[in-house]
Amino acid sequence: MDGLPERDASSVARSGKVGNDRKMEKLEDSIWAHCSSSSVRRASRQLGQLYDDAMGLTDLRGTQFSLLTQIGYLQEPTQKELARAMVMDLSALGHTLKPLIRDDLVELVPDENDRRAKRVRLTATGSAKQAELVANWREAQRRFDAVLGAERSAELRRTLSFIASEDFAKAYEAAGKTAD
Amino acid sequence: MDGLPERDASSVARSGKVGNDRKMEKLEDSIWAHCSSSSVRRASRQLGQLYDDAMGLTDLRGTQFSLLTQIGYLQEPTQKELARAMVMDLSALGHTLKPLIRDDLVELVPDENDRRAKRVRLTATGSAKQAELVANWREAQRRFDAVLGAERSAELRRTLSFIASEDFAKAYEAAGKTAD
DNA sequence: CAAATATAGTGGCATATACCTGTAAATTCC
DNA sequence: GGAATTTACAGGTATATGCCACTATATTTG
Repeated sequence: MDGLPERDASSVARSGKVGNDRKMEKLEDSIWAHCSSSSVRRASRQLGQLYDDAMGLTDLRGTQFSLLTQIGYLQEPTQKELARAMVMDLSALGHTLKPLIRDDLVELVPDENDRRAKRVRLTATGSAKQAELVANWREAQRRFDAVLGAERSAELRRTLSFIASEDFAKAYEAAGKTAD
Repeated sequence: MDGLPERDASSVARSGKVGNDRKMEKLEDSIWAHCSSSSVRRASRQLGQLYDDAMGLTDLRGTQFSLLTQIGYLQEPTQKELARAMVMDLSALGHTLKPLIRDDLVELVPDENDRRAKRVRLTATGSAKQAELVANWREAQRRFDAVLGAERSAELRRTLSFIASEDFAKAYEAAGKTAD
């Protein structure tokens, strides 16, 4: 589950160990050059750091800002709905909401029709904080588009959106059954 | 830092709250449809779950498998080199290696020339475990390519590879200075 | 050569994430 | 209508990740 990041070439050459294991090198070329999951994860780590830095976040993480935004957009979603939108495990979402609730940015309110469910709402403080950071995000995103280019950026988003969709998950699961 | 995942449309429609805040909806359309960082993160969460499931991992996480693979490929990298290849914070890497070291899949050995540095090595157990899971990964990746298509899959990897690169990070930082 | 600066790693702290278990509530089935 | 099944959430556990502070070591500077 690993590719051949270009930056590794210098490390390999520097360590002078290339000749030691030709078999491993060959496997890497044919197998690991193609692992999409770890590719996406590496990009995610990179962007997470760059965006946080560019947005100048001090008391919030980029992921928390993303959560606040989605909550505002979905207009008091249930935790289940929110987790689904964030492509997150429900339990993980619950944990992740804790500091936001603690800091009075978010509050949970009972659903009117289903006693099992709780709805997630931005507090006034939460709304203000979210609005405050919009310009920061704009700047971070501007840089991304500047480097990657508008067209490539849009194409990437389309592909990622599809990957994050339930349709993709369904098709992926189905692809497993077909090969059985 | 959030886009408009297609799956949200049904939630919005169902909640019957679309009309309540036209201003927010408009902002979302023009701003949040474009956030690349959270797009990548959502895809990462999705693939993380799908790959782990498809690989049938029980005692290892996909991320750990990825680490083992990279260690094997880099041939006793220093922790610093490994962190760089994984696009991870060095401290985070140290933490993440802990369970692998604890379970005798990985060991740290002093560098011969620099007393500050430690090299990361696969143990025999670690190598065996890594080799054991190659077929599982192959299956997981096959499904991905089947759903997304080989061409689109390759294009995505190229883009993600660039994003995860140091060149991208440099250009991103430079884009911030230009606008100042 | 010694001081200043940079680097590699360690541990702490806090958020991020997912699987698991259990409970209460809602829905489905007979 | 009652039993069986499914659903939403809470809490626990463990890995994942990044910033921070600090120490030891290496490199650079004057």
